[in-house]
Parts: sequence; structure tokens; C-alpha cells
Amino acid sequence: MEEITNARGYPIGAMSRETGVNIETIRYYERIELMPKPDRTPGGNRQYSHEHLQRLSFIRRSRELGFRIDEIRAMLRMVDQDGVSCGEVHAMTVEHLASVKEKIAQLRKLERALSDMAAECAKGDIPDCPIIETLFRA
Amino acid sequence: MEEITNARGYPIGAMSRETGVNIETIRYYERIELMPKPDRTPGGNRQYSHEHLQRLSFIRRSRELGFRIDEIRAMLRMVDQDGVSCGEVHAMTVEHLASVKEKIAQLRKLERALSDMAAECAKGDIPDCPIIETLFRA
DNA sequence: CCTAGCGTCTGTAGCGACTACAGATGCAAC
DNA sequence: GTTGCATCTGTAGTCGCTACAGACGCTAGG
Repeated sequence: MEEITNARGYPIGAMSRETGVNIETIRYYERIELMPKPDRTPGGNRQYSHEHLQRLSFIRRSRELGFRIDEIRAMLRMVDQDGVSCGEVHAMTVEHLASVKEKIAQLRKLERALSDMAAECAKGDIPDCPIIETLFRA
Repeated sequence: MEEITNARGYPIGAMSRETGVNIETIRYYERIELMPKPDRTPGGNRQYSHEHLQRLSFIRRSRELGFRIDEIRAMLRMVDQDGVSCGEVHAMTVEHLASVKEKIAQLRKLERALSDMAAECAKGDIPDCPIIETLFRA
């Protein structure tokens, strides 16, 4: 419900507001060629189109889902070559899902170890803190 | 069950083998003053004591549990001041535990989102891949 | 037309926690 | 003595940003 739309394009601040991506980060994405170079005003300020906005949103959502920059780059390459090969995207997603599951499993172990440690600790100013002991023990 | 023990101290490679910490990382820890400077052989090679070994193991175990370097630094400071205040260590552990729990919760959401996306995708070379659609949709 | 004041510009350096060299030595066994 | 692995220092790279500094663009009000 903005009136700016595509009359003169979005300046970088609008892009940031719309997508929630930090201004510095948008410029960073341009530098690493994840985002294409936008037009400029006569004075040199960036002017983004609606397509730019969509692409940046895609990137942000993908980042939120934990995809790495080069994975996103690969997905965008597929999008750019008109025929999107769904199989590859699916494979990437499944692979990514597996690594997320693994990370969860690791964190669960960690959670248990930490809560065991915390439970054993008497919490007072006692010499020979059991947490420290645990960490020092071979 | 090594015969090296403390006769002439451990060279850096032995420290690395015993603790599983990369050699480069051990030197890095010395540079950032997380590990104290060890003795040197006449030729200039590092010679570690058993105490060094214990300290490095402590660091590695703490890192495995996801403690940040400055947290480990704080814990070691407490250890170094003879009276270990168990209360503070307990508080750090509990706080850390909370952040691990939160990370797990976030990853769970992510897991669901990814598996939903993967499930919707027909996986064939179909135009309009639903994963891509999802990522592009506002 | 001028000015205030925000938005934006470029370029560079920093973060955390390592990792990866290059090129020069040390050291132990034969 | 020589071979050859281990270790040395110092610096730069990684990932994905973030944080400046110092200069300029742009717009609204007077």
C-alpha cells in the first residue's frame, strides 16, 4: 500500500524497509554479485525496480531458512535460466533439511550435557565446582 | 598410555593429537592470550606442560559445548583466581543452556518449513517449481 | 534561491573463530 | 651428514555481514 511503486523506482532505504534487509547488506549483495547492479539517478543514487525487490525478498527468505549464499546463488541461476529444474532445487532443499536435522540432534546432546552439568552444581560458592570439574576431567 | 609424559614436555603436535585441537588453532589461542605462552626448546619450538594440556582440553570441551571464547576466558579467569565461584559458572551455564534451547526451537521451525516445501515439490522437471514459488511469494 | 537535514555514496576495516598458506628453520633417526 | 617430518613466524583468506568516516544527493520549508 505504498504510493512509491515503480514511478521512479525504489531508493535503497525503501528496499531495506520493504524486505527487512539492512542497507549495508544490500550493497554487500551487489558487491558479491548476488544482486544485479541497479540503475542510478543522475546524482548517483541507486534506483531499484520491482524485480529487484522480488529478488531481494527471495534472498532474505532463503537466508532465513539458513541457505548459504552460494546455495542461493545456485538457485537464482536456475531461476534466471528460464527453465527452472525443479529436481535440483528439490535436492538442495532435501540436503539442507538433512543438515538442519543433524544440527538439531547435536544441539540436543549439548542441551543434555549442559543441563546435567547445571543440575549437579550446588550453585553455592563451594570449592571444587562440579561444572569446572567436568570440563577439566579427561 | 603414552610414554612421552612430562620428561621434556609436549611439542605442539602432541598437544594437538591429545586434545584434538588443530595446531594452527593452538597457536591462535596463544596469540589471543587464551593459552599462556609455553617454554621453548633452545631452537625455539614450543614445549608444553601437563597443565597446558589440561587447560587446552578444558577449552576444547567448552568449545564443543558451544561456549564462546570470551565465556571460556571468563571461566578460566575464575579457575585461575584460586577460589572458584561456582555461582557465576552455574549462571553462565544456565544462560548458555537457554540460548541452546532457543536455537533448537528456531531450527525446528526451519525444519518444518523446509520439509513442507520439499513435500509440495513434485520433484520432476516441472515449470513453476513450488519451492521457488514459495521463496518468491511475498 | 538557499539552507537544513536527512538519505545515500564509496571505501575500508572489523567481527568471531579459525584456516591456509609460504618460506624458513628445528630436530631425530639412520 | 643427510633425509625428511615437525615446527616456526607472519600474513591473508574464510563467511556473512556490520560499522565506521567523510563526502555528496535530494527534498521541503522559508
